[in-house]
Amino acid sequence: MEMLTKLEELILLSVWRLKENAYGTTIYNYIADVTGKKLSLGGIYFPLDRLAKKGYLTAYIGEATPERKGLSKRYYHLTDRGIQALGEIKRVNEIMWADFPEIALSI
Amino acid sequence: MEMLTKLEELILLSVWRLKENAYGTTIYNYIADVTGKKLSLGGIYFPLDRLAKKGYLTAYIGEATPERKGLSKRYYHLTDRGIQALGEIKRVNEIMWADFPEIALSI
DNA sequence: CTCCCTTTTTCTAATTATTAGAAATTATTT
DNA sequence: AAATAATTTCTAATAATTAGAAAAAGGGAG
Repeated sequence: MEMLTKLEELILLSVWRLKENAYGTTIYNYIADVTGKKLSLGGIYFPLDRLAKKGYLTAYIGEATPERKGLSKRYYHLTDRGIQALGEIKRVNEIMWADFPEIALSI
Repeated sequence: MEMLTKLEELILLSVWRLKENAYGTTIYNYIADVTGKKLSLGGIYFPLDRLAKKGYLTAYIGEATPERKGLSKRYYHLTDRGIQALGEIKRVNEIMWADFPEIALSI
């Protein structure tokens, strides 16, 4: 499997964590909150589609809920391949980060 | 601090792990070994310079050793900023990956 | 009913990053 | 001197991200 970009990795992980509530805006917010980095909301959709095309995610259009506004949400869900890709990344991370110390926060 | 690319992250981590022996080729080999992904050796140098320009790494030209061939090695070393950046990434990873299960390897 | 507001996705142009691979550099060996 | 090996450097092609504007659709206010 080819190497995923950092954003793709973060998106996959967000979809996993958000479970049944993973769509563009919630994924964007989750990543922005956890990383504290500014990214562009629009820019989340391109890698999201790419991940779906590559078979890591499936997309389905959300049903109407009473208070809905805007375009229909596109919800995402991890495929087995997506879960497996995350598992591989996790294994690489465990090797790469082994023994890396906790760093004191600079005040 | 802006978000580092996946390659930049892997390079920084490799420099940390390789200690006094971190230069283009060893960094490339380490990343290739751990990730098992094919990347291009030449393609390691551009992000390496970029990380140095951004202040995460310092470079110094290696001294001649008895059996040297080729261009002088450029060794890299993490700056405090580089170590701090890795610490930040580690903290984000710990949040993002919390509770993610071990996946059985597909045979 | 019409207009505005909000939430959401889509699109586009500009910029930045990666890849592949060939070229250059230098020391050693033949 | 030529060949070889270990390195870095360079270049062109491709891919990815960013910034931000535009479009879609439903709800609510008047």
